[in-house]
Amino acid sequence: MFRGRFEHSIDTKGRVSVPSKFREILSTNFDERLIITNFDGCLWGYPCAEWQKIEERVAALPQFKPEVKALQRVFISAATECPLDKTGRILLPQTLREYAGITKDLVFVGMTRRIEIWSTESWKDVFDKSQKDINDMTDKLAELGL
Amino acid sequence: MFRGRFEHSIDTKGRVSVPSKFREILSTNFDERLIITNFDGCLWGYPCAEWQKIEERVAALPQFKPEVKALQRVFISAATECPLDKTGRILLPQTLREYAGITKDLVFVGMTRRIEIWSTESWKDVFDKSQKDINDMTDKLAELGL
DNA sequence: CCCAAATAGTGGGATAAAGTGGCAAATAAT
DNA sequence: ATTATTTGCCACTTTATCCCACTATTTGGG
Repeated sequence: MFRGRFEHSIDTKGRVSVPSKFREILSTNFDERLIITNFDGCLWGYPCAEWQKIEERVAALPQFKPEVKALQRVFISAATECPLDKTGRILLPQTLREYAGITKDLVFVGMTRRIEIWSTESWKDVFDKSQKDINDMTDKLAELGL
Repeated sequence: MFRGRFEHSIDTKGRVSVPSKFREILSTNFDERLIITNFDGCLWGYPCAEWQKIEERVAALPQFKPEVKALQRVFISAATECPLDKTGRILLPQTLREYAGITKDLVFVGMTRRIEIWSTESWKDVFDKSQKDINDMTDKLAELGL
């Protein structure tokens, strides 16, 4: 599954290499496509097959509930299929780049069943904040059995 | 299980020998791979099989909970598979070295089911601090049954 | 107790792979 | 038909991986 953090940079056309470790996982377990969407100030990427499951689960929810509509408008609607080219790169659409504040340097973050893509600056902030959060939330984590 | 402390040093390429005592444990009980991640200003190393259990437990938690995301982003995402080469060395990825402030000298610390890797400087500080903490927290330790 | 052999840890060089930037062809738009 | 944008391809640079050599410490035997 997706592990590790990798700092890459996009070129002037908005293309970026997917880390080879991630590509390997895609080619052996899935196909050469990533679904990219936006959330939490960064981009979330899924193998195509995994994304379809999520999409279906959300589609099965009551369509008039505010929280369902909100999730669909933010999380589901942005999903973009990004095929890998021969050199292992994907093209990040401009809207997604803007959302995540990605101009040059970015970080690929392995999140087991999915990946996150952050601008390097945002990543630093989130990382520091998350680290503090974990130390503040040891009780909650203990409740989850950790 | 993992016991003892060992001072080693990394070379210019970021490679470091795993203490032979640790290697022995890996080869008899597990395989020749370590999963290295980051926490508390140092690196945490697990046998591959042990790590997978942790990873799966966290992956099974609700992915939109803030405390789960924080844990994933800091602790889970950094996990890197580091296979041992023929001479018993691992390559520490640059991101992890930077996190732990490791430039040359480091300490392998046996933590029974896992290992820790500290830069020698940080280790000194943490060791002293931990010694104080133990004395300040005797009540809490008693609560835990010690 | 000393010497030889084996093992552990460190360093360097050659080869391979990954990531990045730029060019050119192809497609789409005006 | 010309311009602009996208897509695929190639080449360069950096990083990782493999292989071999050297030193220091440990282990075992005489």
